[in-house]
Amino acid sequence: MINDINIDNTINSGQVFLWEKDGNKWYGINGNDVIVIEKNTNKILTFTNKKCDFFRNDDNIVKIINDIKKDIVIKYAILLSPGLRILRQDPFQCVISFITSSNSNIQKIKTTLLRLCNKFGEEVNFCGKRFNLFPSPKALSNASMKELIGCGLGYRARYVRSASQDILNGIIDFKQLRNTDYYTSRDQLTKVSGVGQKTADCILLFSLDKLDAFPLDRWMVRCMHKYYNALFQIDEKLTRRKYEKAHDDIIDYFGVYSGYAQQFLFKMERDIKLKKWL
DNA sequence: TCGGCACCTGCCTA
DNA sequence: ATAGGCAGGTGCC
Repeated sequence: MINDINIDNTINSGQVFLWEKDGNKWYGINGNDVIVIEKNTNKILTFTNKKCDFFRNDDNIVKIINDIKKDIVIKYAILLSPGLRILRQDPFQCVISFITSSNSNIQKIKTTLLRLCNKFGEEVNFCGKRFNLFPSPKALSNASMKELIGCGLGYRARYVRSASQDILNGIIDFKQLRNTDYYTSRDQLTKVSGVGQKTADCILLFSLDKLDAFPLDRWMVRCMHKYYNALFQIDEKLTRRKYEKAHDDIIDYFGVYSGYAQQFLFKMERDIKLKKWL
C-alpha cells in the first residue's frame, strides 16, 4: 500500500539514534517511553501504554508526497525509500541528540547517547528486555561536567548541560514552540547554546511539527549542489544569512512540506554512498 | 555581517 | 593492524 509506513526506511534515515532491531522487531527509546514495533504488521507497544503518535499517523502522506514531488530527482528519492516518514520525537531527547550530533557521525552519536541513558536514565524492563529511558532535563542539569564528558560528549558537554537547564527553567518551552510558526520557534531555539541553524531545523522538523524546516547539513548542501545547482545557489560555507536565504528559496520550491523532501533526499544520498545507519 | 579557526573523541579507511 | 583523517556544526574572535 502506498500509505504504509516502512519501519526500516524510517528508522534508518538519520532522525533517531536510540533504536535497535532484534528479529522482526524494532526497539526504541523516546523520552520516558520505550516503543516496540513489529515489522510488516506495524503493531506498536509502548512502555507507558500511552497512545503513540511517534509515527505521525495524522499526516496525510498521499497529499504530502503529491505536494513535494516537483521534479525527477525528488521523485526518484521517494521511489527509493517507500514508506519513509518524518517522526514526532520527544523534544528534549531530540534537542540533546542533535546537539550531540554536531561535527560527529551516527555511530558515535549513538554510543554517546546510550552512555547518557545508562548513566542518567531510569532503568526499566519491558517485553523481556532491559532499557534505560532518556534522562530528564533535571538529571542532565545536575550532571557534572566530568560525568558528561565521560559519556563521550567532548566539547559539547557544556552545551548539553546548558540546554538542559534552559528547558528545566522554562526558558525554552516546547509547548509554546510547538504552537508557534517555524520562524519564531527557530529564533527561540538558536538562542540555546550549542544549537545553531541546522540543529534547530532538526529539532523543529523531528519533534515540533514544523514540516517546513529543512535541515541543511553538509550532506544536503552537497546534494543541492549536485542536483539543484540551477535552481538554488547554495555556498559550500553557509553563513547565518545564507542559510536563511537558502531555506526560504527551498520552501518556495518544495512547499510547506519541504521537510519531507529533505528526508527523502538525505536518505538517498547516504544510501548511494553506502553509509551505515543504525 | 563575514570569514577563519579551534574543537572532544571514536569511527572508519587507507 | 594501526595511525591519522574526518564526521549530519557551532561559537568566538
